[in-house]
Amino acid sequence: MGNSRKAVMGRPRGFDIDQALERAMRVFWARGYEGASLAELTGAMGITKTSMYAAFGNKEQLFRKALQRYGAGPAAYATCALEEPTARAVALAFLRGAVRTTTPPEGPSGCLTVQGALAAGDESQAVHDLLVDWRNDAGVRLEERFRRAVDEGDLPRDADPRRLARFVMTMGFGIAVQAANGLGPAELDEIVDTAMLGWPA
Amino acid sequence: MGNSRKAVMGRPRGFDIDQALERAMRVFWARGYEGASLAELTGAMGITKTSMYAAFGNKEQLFRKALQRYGAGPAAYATCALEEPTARAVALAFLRGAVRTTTPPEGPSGCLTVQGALAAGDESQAVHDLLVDWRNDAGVRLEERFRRAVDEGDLPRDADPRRLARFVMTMGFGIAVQAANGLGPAELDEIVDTAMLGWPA
DNA sequence: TCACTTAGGTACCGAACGGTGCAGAACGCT
DNA sequence: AGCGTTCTGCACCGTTCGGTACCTAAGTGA
Repeated sequence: MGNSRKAVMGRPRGFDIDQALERAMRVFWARGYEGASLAELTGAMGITKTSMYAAFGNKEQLFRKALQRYGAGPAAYATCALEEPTARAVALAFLRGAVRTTTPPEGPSGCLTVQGALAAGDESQAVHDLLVDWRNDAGVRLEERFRRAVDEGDLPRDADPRRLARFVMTMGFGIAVQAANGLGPAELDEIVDTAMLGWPA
Repeated sequence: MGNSRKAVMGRPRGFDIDQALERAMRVFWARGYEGASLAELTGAMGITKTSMYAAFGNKEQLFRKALQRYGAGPAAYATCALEEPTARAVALAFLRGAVRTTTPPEGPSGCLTVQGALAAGDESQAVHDLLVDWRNDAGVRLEERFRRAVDEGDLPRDADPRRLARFVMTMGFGIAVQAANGLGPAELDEIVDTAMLGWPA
């Protein structure tokens, strides 16, 4: 023991683990957690089930990794938007980002965190709960940003940060469903404009 | 032939078909189409698989009947709202109805038509498409109602009925997701109030 | 009573599900 | 070369999936 050698031992992995995860993410995105079978996942990843289990553990952990990648990639807009200078700009950037991500020129429509496991059987309860937390966290971060905006005088003093955050999140979820329904980015951007009409001065 | 006798022949059905359908609807509502297994469905319906197949055909047709019942029952608000006198009242009634239906005091949270099959495997493509049509139809009916409102001078002449209808539908979908996320009717009603702030005079 | 019709229960079907055991293949190290 | 280690491919595990064959139960009509 005590040997901290990091040299790679044994047979090297025969596939690009990052690319495989990216492809798995897209399958989960399109099919949801339960709708994505191991056969389809590994087929898209270009590896066998054995390799997948060796590299990721099991289906649920593969999903968790894919969700992590989704948050850092396609859904990064949710975090980036928080850096906008005003609350209005934050909300607008958040919703425009949601539109862009849910209607990619190629790839699945909608939002992984919404269609992943809105409703599911017993066995995927853990994944369902994970996604509930994920969505709620996004709302909390938005709420904190709006609270700061009130403190900074950027939002009127009587504005309710939690309420505004929930409103924006609701629009975001609705956009995800509309995107899955077939609406394109232009139509969704119009909806965003309509939603912003009532934004506090 | 020609015998139009309606007398019931053979062994009478041993269960209330209406009640069984109601219970199946609730299981689909909570679990989604794929997440609801025949075992859970028939268990909740209080009948065996054989009886279910004899009475409803198969799982997909059971879902179609359940969806029909959902539209006539819990989701009747979507049609009733159209009868309100003004466009604003229609939108408000629609969204309040969505809040009430997606947060029942007992029974599953969320909306059957949203969590039914947002994302799914190949085999339930037909159900997925059915729900896409269902949701789009609701939007079209709302759009027609708002178009009438413009004609009647109830909405400003430069208002875009389609855009408004899509906005309201988006809010409705978002509310369904928020309800599934655990938000209660009071919080959702606040969100509705916020959404209505930008409604055209 | 007896044929006819329909519903219910059991036991089963083939397929697909997520997940593994195992033998060999491919590497670094000595 | 030989060893330890890790990855891969095949075959297979038990379970659950939606769906059905078949026999019996329970009614009507004659």
